[in-house]
Amino acid sequence: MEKQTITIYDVAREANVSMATVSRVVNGNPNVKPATRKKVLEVIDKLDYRPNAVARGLASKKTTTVGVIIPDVTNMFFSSLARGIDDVATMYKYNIILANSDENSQKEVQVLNTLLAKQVDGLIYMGNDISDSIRQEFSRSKTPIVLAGSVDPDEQVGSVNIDYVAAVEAATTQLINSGSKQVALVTGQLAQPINGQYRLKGYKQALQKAGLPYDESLVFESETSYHAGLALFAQLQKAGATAAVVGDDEVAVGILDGALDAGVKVPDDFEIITSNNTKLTEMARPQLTSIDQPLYDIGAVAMRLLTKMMNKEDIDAKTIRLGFDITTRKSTR
Amino acid sequence: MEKQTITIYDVAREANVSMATVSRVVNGNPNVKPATRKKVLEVIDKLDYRPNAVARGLASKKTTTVGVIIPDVTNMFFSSLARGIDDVATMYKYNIILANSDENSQKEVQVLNTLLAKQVDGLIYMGNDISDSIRQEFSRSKTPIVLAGSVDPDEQVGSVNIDYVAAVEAATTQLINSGSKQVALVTGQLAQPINGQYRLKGYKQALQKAGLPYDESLVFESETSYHAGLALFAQLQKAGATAAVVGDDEVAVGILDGALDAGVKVPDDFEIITSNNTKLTEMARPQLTSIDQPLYDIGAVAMRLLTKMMNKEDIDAKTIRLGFDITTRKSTR
DNA sequence: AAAATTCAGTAAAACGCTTGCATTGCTGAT
DNA sequence: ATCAGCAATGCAAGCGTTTTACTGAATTTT
Repeated sequence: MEKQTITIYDVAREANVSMATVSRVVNGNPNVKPATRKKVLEVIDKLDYRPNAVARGLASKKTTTVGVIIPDVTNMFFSSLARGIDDVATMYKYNIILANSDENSQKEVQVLNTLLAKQVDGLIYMGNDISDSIRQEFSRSKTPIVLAGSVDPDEQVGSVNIDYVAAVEAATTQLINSGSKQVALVTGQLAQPINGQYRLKGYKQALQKAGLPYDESLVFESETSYHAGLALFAQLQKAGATAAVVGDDEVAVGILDGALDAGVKVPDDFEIITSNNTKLTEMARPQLTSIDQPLYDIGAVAMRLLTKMMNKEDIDAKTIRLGFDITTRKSTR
Repeated sequence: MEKQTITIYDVAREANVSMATVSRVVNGNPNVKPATRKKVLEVIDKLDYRPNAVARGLASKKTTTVGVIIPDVTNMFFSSLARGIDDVATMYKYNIILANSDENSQKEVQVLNTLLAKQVDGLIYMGNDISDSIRQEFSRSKTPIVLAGSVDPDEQVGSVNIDYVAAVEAATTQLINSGSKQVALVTGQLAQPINGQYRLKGYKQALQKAGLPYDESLVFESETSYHAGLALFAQLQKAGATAAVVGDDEVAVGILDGALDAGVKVPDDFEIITSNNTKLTEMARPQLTSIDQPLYDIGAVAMRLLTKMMNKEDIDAKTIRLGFDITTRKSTR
């Protein structure tokens, strides 16, 4: 009752050829006579032979596996990206090792290392922040890496994202134009480039172009959760905000529900534009107006870029910026 | 400018020991003199040596990797399970290869095979249905498999779930007791055991115990999507339903919004109990009453069970049934 | 018809590690 | 001293592929 795996060697013997020949037909190498190929394929089928990918990986130094570091699969924003990644990966015959990091830089480094130990051919990193420790690991490794839905100010690695500055500026402007003069910005930690350097910048630009003063008390750092948003509405109200540009859909739904629970009418008395256009925006009532990042595409394009890098093809640009829209629904006037 | 990976051999030479000894310290084998261990560790550190997991896998026939087949990461129900799986996997030093199947049995078989080719030590399968083709592959393979959040009527493989019959019965009963006499059941394809054999059974039992007749026109097969739910409400209304037990949260939110959009008051004129208690239930307004399956735990326990199987420990029971609750919110009276 | 070229296939060396078995020192008991 | 017993190490045989030479035969060129 042994494992009794059949190896390439068994196939070779049974087909009266050498293992090299079997290897060739398995790998589609053309240097095999059709008759031989046919015979080998028959034997493979008969023996139900399945090449051992681990041995293959050792010999060829390719695992056809890529590592994916994700803050939390449970967050729609990231899972949408992940879905795009996986689909393209599958298309190119790669598999994905998925690891949750909780945006904890220690976990990230740790996970990154086990991924590299597993000899992944490439890596996709998601997360709002690129801590110094992880950045250091990045530059130390020769494995191709691309960021999905995140920004690398240093452009050390590949990345796919949208123009966050422009997006937030557009959203803010739309709110200002509809008559809301007290527009708040709700985002993640300002220390993270995507929030502090990009979103905040877009927000300020919009204010400036509208000739409005920048008021720090209208900028809110929030955790990425529904409950955080729910609790935040009171503060928003206290600060006199009449509208908000929100960085995360869950938080936005929280704010919306907070408003509703407080008897504030949306969009009549309070307007909201959120940022990720996940399914949540449609599920909420009223439905949420949102910056429309092509989440699935960001993931897909990131993976596609990675395949090119793994293939050592020439890359036009390490950083790919996808377009965005604003999908107007019912949380704005 | 070669890859120039440092191998166990380099470490051995540098530390003046054999590779076997290095291997021992790397693997925490106690048969090493502390002094030697220390020296080896120093060299490892100095050379920045990182064991090649692929080679390790080939030699030891263990990859410390498990395959996870998931219908769609983007669905909260499954991503919640996945999160539980990943967390305990990490805890036990396993990594996860995640593959989306879209519940397409052809894709499932295909994915299963590449996973096995990659020599995963175990497999977790999620999905409502276990097609014959996949079941066949299951029984053919010696790799431990466990189902998470799904039911295997044949108990061929391990599985972790809740008692769906009892859960739906309880939900239906609660609805009946609150005065709703026309309770509908909205679920996935009845051809799938979890829906047809379990949920429907629970539904019928509740009716029967309440002395109500079973009316086929109150049972709805629905796709698993928000939009399907949204569209379904009209039919529900036409069929005269005054309440519904729904099998999926997205669908439930759809029905809820459908009702709201049609000006029907929930819960006054229509009650809803959904099944998965994902975050969505809290985000909806009114918040949804739900069967409370411990999603994260189901995933976690499934993975734990799998570790035991991979470890060839004795298992008390292949099938683990977790408890459930009904969390009452605002979509019921 | 000899030489050059292509084609199919073979043999065997990696790939980087684990592990069973053998070996070497020691230690304490005889 | 001698030796059993044990701890600490080394040796080398795999693990299942890919891949690099290399060989002989068949085909083409000159």
